[in-house]
Amino acid sequence: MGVKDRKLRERNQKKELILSAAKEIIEEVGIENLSIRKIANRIEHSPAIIYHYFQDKNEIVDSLLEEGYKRIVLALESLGPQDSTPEQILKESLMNYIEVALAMSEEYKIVMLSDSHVVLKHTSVLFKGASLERPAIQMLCKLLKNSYCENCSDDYVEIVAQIVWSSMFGLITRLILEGHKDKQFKQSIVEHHIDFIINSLKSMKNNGLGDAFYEI
Amino acid sequence: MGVKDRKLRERNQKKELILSAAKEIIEEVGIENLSIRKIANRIEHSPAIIYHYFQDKNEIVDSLLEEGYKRIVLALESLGPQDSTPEQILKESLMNYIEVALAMSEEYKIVMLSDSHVVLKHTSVLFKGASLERPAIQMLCKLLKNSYCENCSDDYVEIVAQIVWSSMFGLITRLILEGHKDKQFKQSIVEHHIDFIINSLKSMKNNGLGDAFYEI
DNA sequence: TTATTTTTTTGAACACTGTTCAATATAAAT
DNA sequence: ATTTATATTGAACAGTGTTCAAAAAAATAA
Repeated sequence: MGVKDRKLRERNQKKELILSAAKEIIEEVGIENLSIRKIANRIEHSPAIIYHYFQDKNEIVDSLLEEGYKRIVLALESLGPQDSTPEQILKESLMNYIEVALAMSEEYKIVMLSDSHVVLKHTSVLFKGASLERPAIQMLCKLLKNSYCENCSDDYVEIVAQIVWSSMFGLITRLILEGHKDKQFKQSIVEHHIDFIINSLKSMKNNGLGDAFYEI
Repeated sequence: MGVKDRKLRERNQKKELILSAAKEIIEEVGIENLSIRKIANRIEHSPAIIYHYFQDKNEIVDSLLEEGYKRIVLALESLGPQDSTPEQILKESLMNYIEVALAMSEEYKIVMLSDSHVVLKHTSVLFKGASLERPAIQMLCKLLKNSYCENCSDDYVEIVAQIVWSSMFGLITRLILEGHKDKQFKQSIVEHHIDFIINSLKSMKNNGLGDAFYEI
């Protein structure tokens, strides 16, 4: 029965067609102006057909946000080869994370500020075990273990990674929401922020914290 | 001509009536389901009349968000009398800030994540001079000057305040967006986050940083 | 008080929105 | 060729923000 396979393939192709049309429209007029009729118009079908492939508009948006999340993760993983100390690598990775996030600010904003359950399945980071499921947290944990958290328990490293990530998320979100354009200003504030974070990590290590007083 | 005064008063009263109707509707069905017709229905007028008092729906929403911002500021200023060291006062204030923000999470989310120009006139914090215009930053600067930033320049204290605030904003935003309910979990993560921040402040002071290398 | 002007209010319409559903066209299976 | 299953549509429903000419109400002038 190769027919069913083909049917399924065609169905998925049409779903992709709808999604890519939606993506184009979003790029042109923003996600707040995406509409079923605009999608239908672009793929030269009646609006009703879309409900044959998706349950509702939300499912389309959630699909695109999931795609967007994957693109963000991919972009964030694109870090050139580093041949310096683990501490420097950590700092450069943090800088890189913020830079990449700001370079795709619209997408980052929409995806990372979404409170859709579907999207949060990928974007939530404040839970025990996040270091196993979230690439960003996982990467951060690795970098921390190589630098300032060598003697910390895995549980504690995860907490520190979550703190560092949330802190950077706050900065990134403010920079995007407030619409800052001045590159020099951004550069300066980002550097200070990261220095502030690393400062804490450094003193943590020096004072031999890390394990001990961690209790959920 | 007391008539014109009365007219103006009545006009403002009707504006208030519209706004409070809108506020009620938002509390009942959420801001995403607020509509002009629902407002009109509640005040027992035709939808069109609303455009005699407001330019468009956006102006109404922005008005409410401005009100909301004022309520947030007010709530955040409600900090009981403290009779401990400046360091402890700072820490308790940070804890209090997060606690209050989480207690009014829906409002905090809507207001602080808004990218409306009107709202950002009140909520933006990442600009030079924020310590003079933003209550939260101002308060933070004062607390920092009394504790870990005694010998820092005003410019640098402002930067540190912005960093601390952004960092907490990130944590609060994640906690709200991810919809965490478990109070113990929240408590634990909040404490770790604040300890992380204070750790940096402490080492900053010990290492005699603060002035010198600040350059915009 | 009457007439005129100004302000307030409305009904109806326009151009959208998401969504549903019976009817139809197309393709597959018998 | 006929039945079954799938794909597609037109039309409608109920809602959205917004505009505008017309009507009602109130204030001012004669």
